[in-house]
Amino acid sequence: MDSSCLENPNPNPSLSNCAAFQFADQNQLDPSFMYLDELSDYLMLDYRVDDDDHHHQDSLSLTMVSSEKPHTAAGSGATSRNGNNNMQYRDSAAMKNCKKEVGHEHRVAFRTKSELEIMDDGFKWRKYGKKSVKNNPNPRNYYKCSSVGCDVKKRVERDRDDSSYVITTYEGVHNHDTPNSVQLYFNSPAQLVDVDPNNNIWTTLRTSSPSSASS
DNA sequence: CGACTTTGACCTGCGC
DNA sequence: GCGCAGGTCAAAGTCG
Repeated sequence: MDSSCLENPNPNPSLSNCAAFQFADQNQLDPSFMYLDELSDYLMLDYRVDDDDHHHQDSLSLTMVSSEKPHTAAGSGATSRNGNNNMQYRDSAAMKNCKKEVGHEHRVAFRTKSELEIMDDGFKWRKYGKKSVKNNPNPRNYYKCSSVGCDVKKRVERDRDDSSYVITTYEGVHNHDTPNSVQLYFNSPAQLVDVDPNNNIWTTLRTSSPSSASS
């Protein structure tokens, strides 16, 4: 990812201490991010913010999940972190839905630590459903892009085991302009990590600091 | 009054 | 075939 991504133009104060995720059409994707997107049927992005006496120690991890082995791959990335298999369950459901609908649609999931469930990603969303899911006391919310003719959907739910984390799943690609380009913006040091789909090995793709964030 | 949220009902797929 | 779980619909309610 280009270091120019590492500043946060998103004015949403709710994201001032973490990250702003902004999507637009694929043509505006940062090359490295496009690479990851092309590789994956299902992406799990884990962004953490540890604010300790104003010393931000942020990290971002991105795991790729192959649709061929959704349970194995999906379970390993999150399981190692939480010590359980809740991700396995979630990805299983996601893959089921993916196969049902179009078979190979863009799907990206973010796991963010935030008190707010709704993040300003540059698009306007309309809530169309809320559902309690099995093994999760927290309900799952369903959103559609409010733009006419755009069929992008978004699911938002809190992590079953750690409600301080919010899992946001985007489904589809916006077919309209957005105020901001498709990039991940950070206002603090971030780390993008990729996962080997075969070996489930997390490898660092880039580590950047705000001082290097210039266009 | 229009846009948005809420929420119960309904539909569909999957496992047994 | 049946039951369960997830996803969506749509009417009613809420808010600016």
